[in-house]
Amino acid sequence: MARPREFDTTEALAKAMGVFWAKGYKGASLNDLTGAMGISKSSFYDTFGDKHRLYLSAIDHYDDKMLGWMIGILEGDTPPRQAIARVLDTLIDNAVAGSGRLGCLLGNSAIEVSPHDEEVAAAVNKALARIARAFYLAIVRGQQGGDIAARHDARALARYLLAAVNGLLVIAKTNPDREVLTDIARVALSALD
Amino acid sequence: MARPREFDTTEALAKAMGVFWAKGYKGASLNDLTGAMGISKSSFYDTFGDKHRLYLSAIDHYDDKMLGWMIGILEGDTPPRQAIARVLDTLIDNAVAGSGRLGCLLGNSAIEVSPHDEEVAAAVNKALARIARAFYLAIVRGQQGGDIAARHDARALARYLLAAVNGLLVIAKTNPDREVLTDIARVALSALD
DNA sequence: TTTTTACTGGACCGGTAGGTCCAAAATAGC
DNA sequence: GCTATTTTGGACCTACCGGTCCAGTAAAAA
Repeated sequence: MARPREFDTTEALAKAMGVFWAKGYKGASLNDLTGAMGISKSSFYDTFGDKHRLYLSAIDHYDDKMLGWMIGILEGDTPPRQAIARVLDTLIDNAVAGSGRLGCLLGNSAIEVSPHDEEVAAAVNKALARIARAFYLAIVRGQQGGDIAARHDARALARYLLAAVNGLLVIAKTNPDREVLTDIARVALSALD
Repeated sequence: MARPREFDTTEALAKAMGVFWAKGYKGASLNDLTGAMGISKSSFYDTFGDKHRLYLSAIDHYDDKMLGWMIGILEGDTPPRQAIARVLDTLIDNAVAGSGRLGCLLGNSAIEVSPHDEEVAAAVNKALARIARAFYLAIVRGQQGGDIAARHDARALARYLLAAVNGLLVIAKTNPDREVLTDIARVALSALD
């Protein structure tokens, strides 16, 4: 019937997500976005609505695709305590590998956009809650197995880990020093003992 | 000899700092800034250089004036462990009191600006280092007094607290829920036991 | 091959961004 | 009161922002 779309929507969204991740919401111009996505403005507006909707879509995409590795580790066969440690190690590796200083799109959005934008705040909270839940489940398993101390409530511990991860990434953004970050991670993990 | 300046430089800088704090670097327009400062564009450029320099000055001003309460508590007579707890409590109070959702200018800058701007990163790091040092000194005192456990190196503990504070504020920005934040603070403090 | 459909590139829009500049105003010294 | 000096408000500049629109075109169905 009609001419088929010449680009892959999901792929374009992934590119857009990358731009927002690296440059922030305000810092990502329409030119940056369409350039990276490889599409024209009209295709962009037809397909994705506008910049704000694209941002919400990008957060959802991040939730769908980028948190997988993290949740995968937490739900995997590794003992929960080690799994959590490995999550932190991986984050540190990424932060230190110059490529990065990206941090986490959710943390970036929480700081840059959430306070002025309820829709974004809701999307960010939803995704963060998914991480917190993965932490929670891992902690419960760890506490049942004796791997993780039971002196703290599992839910509080999960909330804490979520904050600790974000704190680690804030520091990494302005001072990506491996020694500093491993200090932080080591002490943060001691809350599980 | 000449006409005296009609506004107080420090006061104007404080106003500008407030705008950056609330809106971020990109989010604060020249109109926002000069409006809040109560001066015209020409006075602005004559006195403060340009937007970027003003931002650096605002960070320094934050360092000078806004970190005082925190360092005051940490250096005061309160036992270190309690002093640190009180710092976290105060941050939670501010975050929950609707007025805010401002977070910390340093954390905001670290995420929004530091990765693309070495000068800002340096200014942020300097100010963060001052906080870390205050934590460090309090921890050393606490460990000497038996108030804080010695199982962690004081420097690592200080770095960790700095990250914990920033993590707390990230969560507060997108989800200013007292229960969540107190959970985080309680567990975070347990690293001192 | 023709028709139909809808995707595409790019011109274009008003608004606002950060930044410059100048004429007018205001004050300290004489 | 006069002059010299500096600040002041606001007009003005160019560039780019997010967003709209349309003429041209590519491809599936007939």
